[in-house]
Amino acid sequence: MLELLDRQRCALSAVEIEEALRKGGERGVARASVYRILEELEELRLVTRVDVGQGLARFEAARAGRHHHHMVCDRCGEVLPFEDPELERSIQRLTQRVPFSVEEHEVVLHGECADCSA
Amino acid sequence: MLELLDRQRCALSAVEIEEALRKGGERGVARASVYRILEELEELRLVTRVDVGQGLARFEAARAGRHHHHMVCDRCGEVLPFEDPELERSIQRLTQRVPFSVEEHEVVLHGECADCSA
DNA sequence: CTGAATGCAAATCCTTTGCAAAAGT
DNA sequence: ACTTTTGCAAAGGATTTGCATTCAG
Repeated sequence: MLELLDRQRCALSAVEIEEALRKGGERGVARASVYRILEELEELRLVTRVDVGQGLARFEAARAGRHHHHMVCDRCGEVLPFEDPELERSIQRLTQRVPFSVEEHEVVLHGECADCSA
Repeated sequence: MLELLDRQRCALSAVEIEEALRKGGERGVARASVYRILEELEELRLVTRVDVGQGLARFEAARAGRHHHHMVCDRCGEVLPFEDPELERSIQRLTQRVPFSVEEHEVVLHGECADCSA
């Protein structure tokens, strides 16, 4: 499963993971197991859960350095990753100014992808 | 309902809205109606839906100028708003650089609130 | 009287859980 | 044989939908 997630360009939902495993591997995996394994991997900090507001959770491998955020097309549902150092710096400064111990942050852009707005 | 949301310091969930209406007003409102009305208000751009990753949607009045984001305490579930002009500028610049027509953006900080991390 | 708004209950969708069967050691 | 992992089905929680009823004009 880690291999699968590592190969992805962007976060997958539980269902997408299940389907990918069913196709790829010789042996399928039940939905419940997918969730159970994801839960463990999350605790081990090997997988990150991202919620871009589609009413379902998505998961991606927690790659050490690289850190990205997501753009969601509210028309077709596509989710695309992007990076932005300046944004990261702003957030970094922000987290020190705030009265919380911030452990994670997530930025989601909503709008229309190139295809849909064409 | 708009009045109710306008009075809030931060986004409410559908259930919270239902409860507030049941208490405050003389006449309660069914859950289904809450969702139906919220949907309309959202289309009219009077209400904004925010998803901070708790598995439920939250809603807030779309106040013209003021625009804020959210900090979620993953321990107690509290959601608090914050503003940051620098962050907004970064996002503004970012949205022009990206191959999408961005209509909304949302920043969520996850961590522990002052009470919980104490 | 007619069309829109509302409540209620049933249906959906995602996720979690209980438990017995299957695998691993 | 004993522990752990898995699948399946049922349970849960949020949201949506169908439909009969109530409201308003």
